[in-house]
Amino acid sequence: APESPMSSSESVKSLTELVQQPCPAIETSHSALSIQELVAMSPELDTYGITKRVKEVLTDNNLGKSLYSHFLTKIVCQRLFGETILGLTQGSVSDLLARPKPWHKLSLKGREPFVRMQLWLNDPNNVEKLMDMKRMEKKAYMKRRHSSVSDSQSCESSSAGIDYSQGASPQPQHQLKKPRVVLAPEEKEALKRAYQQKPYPSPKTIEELATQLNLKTSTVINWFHNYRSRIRRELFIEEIQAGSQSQAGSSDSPSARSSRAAHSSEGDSCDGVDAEGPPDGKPSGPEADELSSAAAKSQGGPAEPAFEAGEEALRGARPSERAEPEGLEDTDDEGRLRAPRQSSLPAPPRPGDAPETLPNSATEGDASTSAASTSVLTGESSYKSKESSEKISSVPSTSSTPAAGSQKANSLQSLFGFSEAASSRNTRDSSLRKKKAANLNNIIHRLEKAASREEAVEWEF
DNA sequence: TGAGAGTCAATAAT
DNA sequence: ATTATTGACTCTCA
Repeated sequence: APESPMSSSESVKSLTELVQQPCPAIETSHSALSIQELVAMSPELDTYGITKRVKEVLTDNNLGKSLYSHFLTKIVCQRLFGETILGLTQGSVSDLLARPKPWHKLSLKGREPFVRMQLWLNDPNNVEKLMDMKRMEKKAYMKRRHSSVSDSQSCESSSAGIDYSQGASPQPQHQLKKPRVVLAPEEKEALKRAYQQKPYPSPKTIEELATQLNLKTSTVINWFHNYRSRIRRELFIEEIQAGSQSQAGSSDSPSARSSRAAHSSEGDSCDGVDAEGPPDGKPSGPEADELSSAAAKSQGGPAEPAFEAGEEALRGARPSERAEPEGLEDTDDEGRLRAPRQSSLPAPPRPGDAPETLPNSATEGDASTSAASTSVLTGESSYKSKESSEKISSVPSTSSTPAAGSQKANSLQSLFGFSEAASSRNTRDSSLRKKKAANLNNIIHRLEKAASREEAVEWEF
C-alpha cells in the first residue's frame, strides 16, 4: 500500500526542471562553491519537508526503524546541529525547524540554512560527523571539568562570604545587563487587542499604548514588529499543512481557510490576522478596514481610530476596569477571541504534528543512508556510484572547465540530485530490496564492531 | 523613518 | 538536559 508510483515521475520531472536551470556564475577558480552561490542557483526546495527530515534524523534517526535503531537513538541535539551545521544558535534552529517559511517567501539569506540542511541531509556521513563533534565536545567538557574540579578544591574554603572568584569577566555588570523585559499576560493581551484593531499603529498610538501600559515605546514597537512577522509565519505553516492535506483530496478542500492553528489554551489567537497582505503594501485592505471600523462602530464614538484602539485594548487588559459587556458589541469582540475556536473545531487540525504527505524523497533518505554507511565503513567513497548515474551533469557543465567544475558539480548534485535515487528506487525491485537488507546486516555488523572498539561513547542505547 | 527578515540570547517549559 | 518562546538587535530596502 505505501507505494507511491507517481512519486518517481514527480521527481523525474523536478529533475528535468532542474537540469534546465540556468547556471549563473560558475567561474573557473579553484574553491568550491560558496553557499551563497549554491543558494543562488538552488532550485526551489521544500522547506517543510527538509525540516521534517532533519528532525527525524536528529531524533530517532530514521535509518530503518528496524535493526540498528537499538543503538542509534537520539543521535544529536539541535544545538550541536545548529551550531556546527547551520551556524545558528539553538533558539534559532528550534524556531526554524518548527516553523519553516516556504521557500518562495525566503530571502537569499533566509534560504541559506535550508540549503545547508539539504546538503547535510544528502551527506552520507552526516550523522557520524555530528556524533564525532559530540564526542569531541564531551571530551573537552570532561577535561574542563577535571581541571576546574581540582581548582575548586583549593578555592572551596576561600569562597566563603563574598567572592569575586571569577574576576575574569562578569564583574562590572551591575545593571548594564539589561534585565530583559517580560511582558505580563495582560500586557500581551492588550497588545494583541490593539493589534486586532490596528496592525500597523501610528507612532501616536504606539506612544499611547506604551504610556498606558507603562512600557517603553521601543518595547511596543518591537512587539508589533515581532508579532506581525510571527503571525505571518504562523499563517505560512498553516498554508503548507492545509496544502499537503487537501492534496489528499478530502472533501472539504475548499475550506482550508478556517483551520486556526490556535492552541486553544492561550489567548494567543492570531485572529485579526487574516487582514494581511504582506507582499503588496496596502495594509488598508478591505479586511483591515472592516476590523477597525467594526470595532469603532461598536464603540459608538468612531472619531479617532488610533486613540480608540489604544483605549479599547487597555480596557480589556485592565483587570480592575472590567467595565463589561453591557454592550453586546463588546461581547462580540470578546467572543471573537475564543468562541469560534471551541465550537467550530470538530476536527482539531493540530499544527504540530503533520499528517504527512511529503511528496518527494520519503524513502530516499534510507537509500542514501545505507549507501553512506557503506562507504564510511569501507573507506571508499561509494556514493560515487550514485553520482555516476548522473544525468544531471548538464547543469554544472555550463562553461567551466571539467576539473574545476566537478567540485561544483558535486555540491550541486548533492543539492539538487536526489531524484535519480528516487526514480531507481521506486522500481519495485525486490531483489534490490534483498540486497539492501543484506547490506544492512553487513553494515550493522561492522558498526557494532567499530562501536565496541571505540569508546562506547555515542551509542546511547 | 519604518517595515520586514533573520538572528541572538535570556529564560520558560518540558 | 534539551527544546521552545520571545524581546531586542542588526541589516536591507524604499
